[in-house]
Amino acid sequence: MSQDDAGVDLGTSLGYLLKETSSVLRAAMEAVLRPLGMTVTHYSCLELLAQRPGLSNSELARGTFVTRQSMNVLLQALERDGYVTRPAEAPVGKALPTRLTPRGRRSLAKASAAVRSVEVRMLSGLTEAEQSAARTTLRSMIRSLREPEEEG
Amino acid sequence: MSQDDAGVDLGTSLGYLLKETSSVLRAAMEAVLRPLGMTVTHYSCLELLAQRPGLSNSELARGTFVTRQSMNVLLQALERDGYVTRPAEAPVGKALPTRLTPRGRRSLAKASAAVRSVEVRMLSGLTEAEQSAARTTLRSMIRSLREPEEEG
DNA sequence: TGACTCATGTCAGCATTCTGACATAGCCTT
DNA sequence: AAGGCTATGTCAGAATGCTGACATGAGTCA
Repeated sequence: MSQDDAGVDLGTSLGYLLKETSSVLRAAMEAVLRPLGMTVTHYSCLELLAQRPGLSNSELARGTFVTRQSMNVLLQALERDGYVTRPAEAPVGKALPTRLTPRGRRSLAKASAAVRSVEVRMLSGLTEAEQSAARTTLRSMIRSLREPEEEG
Repeated sequence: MSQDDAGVDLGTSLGYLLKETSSVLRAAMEAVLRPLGMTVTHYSCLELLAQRPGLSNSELARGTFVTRQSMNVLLQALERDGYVTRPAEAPVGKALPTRLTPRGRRSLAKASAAVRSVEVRMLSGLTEAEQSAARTTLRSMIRSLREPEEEG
């Protein structure tokens, strides 16, 4: 009675469904990472560094969707515990390239396998075509949300 | 070199893409709700109450993906500011049915229109069929993640 | 009837993240 | 060469959400 007026029907809203999926996925990841003593942001940071070594604090923050201040706190802890290393001085500019240590790599290996199992479970009922379509759809949503009015 | 070993390729991972989409959507919602003096959880609570009046604290918490403790804090603020009302005593059990006040309804109307515009923008590049397929896919993911092993 | 289990509301303390602010390094324009 | 602009790293304080804990009410089962 109000969906066409001003309300947002939560039962069919893709935004709501997106939030729900993200919430359930996060809970599932936390469940498998907890036994390894790792949080989701913790893991995301290591995974990002494995694939793109030398990322700076700010770049890691953008890649894990937190502020650079939060990432800074995390990186200091990871460095203190020997999972990553950063040079004392920046080779260029102010950005400090971060790299995994052997210990960080070992820790990531276990976490990555656990997270992969969660993703496999999440996709278990979907065909390759459906997964590919989902990727295209999500990328379209991101693109539309990032552009205020026009689209190029 | 490691995607098939233990790594999760963030460039194609649906989980990562899901998190990114959710993050961008949340930022867009915050941007339009901030001028109205409302947070996303604040809005979600009111929207939920508009569609399903009489929800309890715990039910609202589940519907907005926060703990019942967090929702309790929010509800106390909303009640104090006159957006919702709760009976002093529970009609049955301990659950207190919450309802929007006229003021809450007015406040929601503006917020709902703003959020709807964000969702419209998000879906602007998608056909109805693509949106429907996305809903089906997301629901499948949620279902798979919630069931430990079997699926019925 | 009484014990057990479960869900709820609520309080207190803790953890994590964010906002605000500042100094510095590189780039671009003049 | 100098000024302005942007990005970065970092510190401090505030806000938000979560975990732990407790008491209460309802349903279940012996």
